[in-house]
Amino acid sequence: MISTKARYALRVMVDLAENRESGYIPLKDIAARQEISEKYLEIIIKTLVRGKLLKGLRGKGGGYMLMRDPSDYIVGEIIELAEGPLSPVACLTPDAESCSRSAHCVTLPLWKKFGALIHDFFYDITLEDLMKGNY
Amino acid sequence: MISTKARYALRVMVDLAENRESGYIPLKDIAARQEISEKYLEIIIKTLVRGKLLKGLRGKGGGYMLMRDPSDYIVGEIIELAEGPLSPVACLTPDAESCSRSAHCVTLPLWKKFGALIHDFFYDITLEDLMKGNY
DNA sequence: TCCAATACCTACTTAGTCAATATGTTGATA
DNA sequence: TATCAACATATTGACTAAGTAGGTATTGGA
Repeated sequence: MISTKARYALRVMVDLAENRESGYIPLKDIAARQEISEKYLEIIIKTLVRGKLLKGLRGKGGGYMLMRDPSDYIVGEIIELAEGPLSPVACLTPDAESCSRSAHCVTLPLWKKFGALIHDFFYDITLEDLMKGNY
Repeated sequence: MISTKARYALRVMVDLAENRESGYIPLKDIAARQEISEKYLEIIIKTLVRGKLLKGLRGKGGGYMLMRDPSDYIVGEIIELAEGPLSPVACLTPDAESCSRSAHCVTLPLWKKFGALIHDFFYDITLEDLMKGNY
């Protein structure tokens, strides 16, 4: 299940894309528009800044701004940055410990196909697509 | 993320399907073959019995048995019984409280499409398909 | 030069869930 | 009547999601 972190992150990115003509946007404004607690939003935005998706500027007149064109952000990349890998099961996370049953596990191929489906879905949509509903 | 409950449930169903010529299969046997704790497996199997996917027989010579042909079980049905609705986000669970933003939420259509994708994937595969890798 | 706006930082809380265990009770069979 | 096995209820420990609290550093403007 996609958590609030990823969902809010996506909404923040769309919000900044929509207001990208207005220069730096303070967190307070985003929080108000998106009806998200400022303090919680700080946590989410922090990871977006550290992941180089956003640029932050301190002080008066500061705020946040996209670093690229909306068409250059992949939705899957935003989600995974905000809440970790999109793996559908624990056995398929990047740091999963190897399972002795994997060689003959009847269900593993199912999870692999499902994982591929999820990945392909989110990695084929850009932030611009999301804004315009092109998907 | 699909939890152990659903993953184990699927493995149990496949196990019973593969051994369906042997009459009632004791939980202990399934647990041993699948390397799952007996006590934990009890919890999972209990929901499968209550959901009428399995039939349990008590006493000596007892155990569990499928109630239908493997081709009559839908994988999605098993997963949802074991661990709840397959909704990708909280806003789309059956008992979600209505959200005031839903009418103009930019991301909601994305989650809806994703939810449909997940549903279609798992509801198009039967237990028999899973056993034979037909998917 | 100081104030207010703003990002940035560390820690904490609270409720809930996941995975599993413990300890029984009921029912069937030989 | 002993044994096997399902069925039932309660509890645990670790972890995470979601959110809060309080403080520090940086910037622009009056």
